[in-house]
Amino acid sequence: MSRKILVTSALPYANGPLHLGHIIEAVQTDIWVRYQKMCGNDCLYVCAEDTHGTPIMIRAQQQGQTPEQMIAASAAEHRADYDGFLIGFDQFHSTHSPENVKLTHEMYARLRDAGHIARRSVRQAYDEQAQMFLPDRYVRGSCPRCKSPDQYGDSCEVCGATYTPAELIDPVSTVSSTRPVWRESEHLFFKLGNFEAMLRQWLASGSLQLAVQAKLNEWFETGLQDWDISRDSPYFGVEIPDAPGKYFYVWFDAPIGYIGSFEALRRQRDLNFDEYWRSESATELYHFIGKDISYFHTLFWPAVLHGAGLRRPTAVYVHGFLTINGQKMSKSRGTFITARRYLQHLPPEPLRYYFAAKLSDGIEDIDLSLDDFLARTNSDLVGKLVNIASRCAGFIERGGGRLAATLPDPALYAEFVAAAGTIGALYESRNYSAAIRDIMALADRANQYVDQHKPWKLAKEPARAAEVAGVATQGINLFRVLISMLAPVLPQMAGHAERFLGVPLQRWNDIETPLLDAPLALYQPLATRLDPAVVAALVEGSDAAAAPAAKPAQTASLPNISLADFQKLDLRIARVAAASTVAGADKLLQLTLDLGGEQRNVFSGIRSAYQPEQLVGRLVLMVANLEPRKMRFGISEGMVLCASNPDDKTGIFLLSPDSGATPGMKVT
RNA sequence: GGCUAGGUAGCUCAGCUGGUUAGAGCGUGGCACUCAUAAUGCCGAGGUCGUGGGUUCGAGUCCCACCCUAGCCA
Repeated sequence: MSRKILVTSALPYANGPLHLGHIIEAVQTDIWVRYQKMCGNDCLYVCAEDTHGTPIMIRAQQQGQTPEQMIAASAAEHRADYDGFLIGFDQFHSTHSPENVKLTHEMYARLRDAGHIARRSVRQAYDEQAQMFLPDRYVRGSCPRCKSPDQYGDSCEVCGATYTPAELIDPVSTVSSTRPVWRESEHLFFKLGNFEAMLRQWLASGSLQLAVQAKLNEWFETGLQDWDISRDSPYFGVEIPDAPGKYFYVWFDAPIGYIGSFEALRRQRDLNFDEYWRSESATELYHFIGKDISYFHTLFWPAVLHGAGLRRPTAVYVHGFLTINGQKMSKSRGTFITARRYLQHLPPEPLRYYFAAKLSDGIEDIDLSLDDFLARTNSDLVGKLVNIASRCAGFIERGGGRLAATLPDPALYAEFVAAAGTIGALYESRNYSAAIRDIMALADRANQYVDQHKPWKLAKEPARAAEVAGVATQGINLFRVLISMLAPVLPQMAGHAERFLGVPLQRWNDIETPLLDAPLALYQPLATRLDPAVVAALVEGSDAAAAPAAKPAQTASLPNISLADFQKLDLRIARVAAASTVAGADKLLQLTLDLGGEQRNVFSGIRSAYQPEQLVGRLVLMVANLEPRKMRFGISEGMVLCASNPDDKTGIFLLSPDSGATPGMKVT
């Protein structure tokens, strides 16, 4: 029976770029979701931009833009980065959305009506010049205990003392550099203590990892305190309906963003809200988060949901932090690697694989050791996994391009298929590292199998061609099982393997039937080795240092592509056999291109730069396998390559090969 | 400071409720092979399991203390 599941990753905050710490969480979640989908479960994955709060407001001011502009730009960047890492959200929304405002209002009203909201006055630092109340972090001064200067208003980084901004010696507002005054203001509180019994019971239901449970117990012992959920104007956020001039604290409406994102998806797909969110819902709900925000997700969030008459999470899955070469990510050390920076250097899948190889169901920190990353991905992915397909493909191709009709060693195949059961369970329980270990052990066995049967020796005896085909077919089938099991981790490579194998790899159970007596496409490399110099460049010089040199958006570079991606392009040299203007199209020229035996009709938008007669006879570069496109004037069967600036105003320049090239030559 | 997690071969990590010679991958040394992106296969070297005590017939595995690392303290 298919399960109904809703999954979330933590919402990225709109005041900075994504770094690899965000990515490891998204990858962990995405792998889990892809596995669920492969199993045929009805699994939805939602996320959203977290957009409210003082830091956003202040940063927007500093940048001379509105918060709305800033969060829109940030969301676009975040989405591009997630896309670059192949994160397959069903919905990526925003907490600054009508859905979220409405839900926040509704949930607040329910909590208030049920008696879970209290009001009382709070004394807080106030910046008279900026005319705003100051969060603790925006007041700095000397630590009251150890006297260290320039410490945050909540705790001292030198001696670790915690205190309130009022206790600081010589406090200063970081907004205006003036000395804050102390003002009273009425705040709204969520009475968390009302939910202690419920939370204890929820905790006992096994929804949390042991380490998180232990932490929660600690919090219970300290006592659950009321949670301040309001902030005074000016604040960028959701205004509180019955408290004019006051706004919900960002952490109140942020998790509601999970529901808001779902709500946006619900409208597109006509889903049933109650089925997912009503209090007795049987739908599974999982939140993947980092351990730093477990407090919000294991105490406040279940309590808020419950208090508002909605269901609680089935489980909250907490992971540890990412370190780089054993050290905390740090801008000064150059180990603060943004998602963008990574993608400018390397393809996403090796990192997805490496993260998978290290992730478990625990909350320990995960180290990205760059040397290990390089060795591991090159050896596992290229040396072992892809090698199986690569070494077997040639035998099939030389034997006619078709897989044999039977497997010589069905028992071995059955072992691989049987392993998919335990490996699936490891994905389900987020023990990806164990899953990867098992898969790679199988990859070793597949290579051993080929090695033992030595098809290259058999191939020397024409009479044994059937045996050769058998061994290669066995190898290809073992590879198919492996890449299918890795599809949640390596969706792109799985896609390429689908083309090679000629069958989809979308369902976990499809591998139960071996692939026999079927045509195999020409093998093309599924992965290439990483260059040590490129990997090392990830940390040489921080992003901060690189930023000033960055060019304007005009030449913003795209994420790296793999060699395999590039090789999908069929670039050819072509001779312009004929060229003419197109009636009714003042930008187009119609070209007849000679590919050395084959002629293609291509429409090209270069009329502003070239006269037809200039072109006849010259050589150009063309994309020969571009999907034919039907235009008003006919069908365009390719594209010629030109250089230009984005606006075309500085000219369009056709590319041509050095002399000696002839029509039909492949460009690589 | 309090709490939590972790400290196992050069590197990254497994080691379930304590039980014979502590495991894997990578790297490294040797051999073989040449189908495969110098890929693959076989053999080997490498560890006083953070330190010091203790419990036990027997402890990476339990207890205590200490050292180191990371995180949390709303």
